[in-house]
Amino acid sequence: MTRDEIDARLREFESLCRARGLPLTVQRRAILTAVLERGDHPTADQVHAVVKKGIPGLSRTTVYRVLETLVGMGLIRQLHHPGASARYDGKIQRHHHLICTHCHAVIDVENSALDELNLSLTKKHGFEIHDYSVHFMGICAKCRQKSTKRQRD
Amino acid sequence: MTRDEIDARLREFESLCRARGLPLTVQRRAILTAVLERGDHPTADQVHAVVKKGIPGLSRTTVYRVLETLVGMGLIRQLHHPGASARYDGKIQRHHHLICTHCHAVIDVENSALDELNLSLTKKHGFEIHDYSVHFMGICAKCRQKSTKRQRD
DNA sequence: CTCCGTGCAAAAGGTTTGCACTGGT
DNA sequence: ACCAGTGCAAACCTTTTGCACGGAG
Repeated sequence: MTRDEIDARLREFESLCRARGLPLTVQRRAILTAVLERGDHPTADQVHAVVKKGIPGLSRTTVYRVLETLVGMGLIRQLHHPGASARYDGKIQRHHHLICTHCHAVIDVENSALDELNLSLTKKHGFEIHDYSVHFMGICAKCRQKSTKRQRD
Repeated sequence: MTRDEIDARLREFESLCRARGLPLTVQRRAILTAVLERGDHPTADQVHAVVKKGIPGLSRTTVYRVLETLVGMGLIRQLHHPGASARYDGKIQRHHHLICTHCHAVIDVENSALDELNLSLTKKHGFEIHDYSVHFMGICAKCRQKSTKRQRD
């Protein structure tokens, strides 16, 4: 994510705060910036570790609370898959994920062919669909190398 | 899932156990049966509650361990979405999920149009894809009714 | 000045682990 | 008989909550 995109998102965040009368704290701005700056999908704890460098007193609690707030504002997304703790994703436009079932890495996939699935087909359930994403489960390149070396049983 | 299908899966389970020299315990059979019998996606705790009726001494620990074993054998799947605990899915053929962001319900979607996504498009990542599924996020019918009544703010 | 946000500590789940015992093969 | 599975209790890790203080609007 470029500096400009991050700045744009920060401004969006500021106006959202003002619109809702929410205080614009250092912590909130730093935590949002941290998530946006990372191309990967950090856990709350990873965010905490990064932001703590700039704000030494920062507590884990605050990170959890701010991340929740940001998710509520629609500025970031929360992900969760088996065997790992929750992760946060600053990319909010439609995209998809490769999920390594070995190391739990999450890799973004952008593919316009996957972005136009026919949603009407699922309407019969009375479900109101806000968004969707495709999860690809498998083994990432790194783990593949390791396992061929080791000759997994 | 019909009785016959469940029986077939149980037999598959038995031969897998024999092939690997794993003991075929009452608990394992009961836990697998319980997951297969439910059309929904029970949590470990829900499985425990159900199976405990037949095996009063059953411990939660065993449920967790057996579910993990069954996932490892490829007989069931584990799911995990934000805000909820892990859930288990006896349906292993390709299918998709509607996930209610309000009540965390998970509803199966079977739709052949979604079952033939072009996987080659993601190969550039060096990722070995074993399977995929589409996650639709939104609000289920029940929660929609509730929120219109309540006029959510 | 008034609230909401923050930090700390403690609680609350959900899940995993160590150990002795039981049960399947 | 042997080895893996089970049950219990305690540990663990992530996430949430209660409360007093401090900073943003």
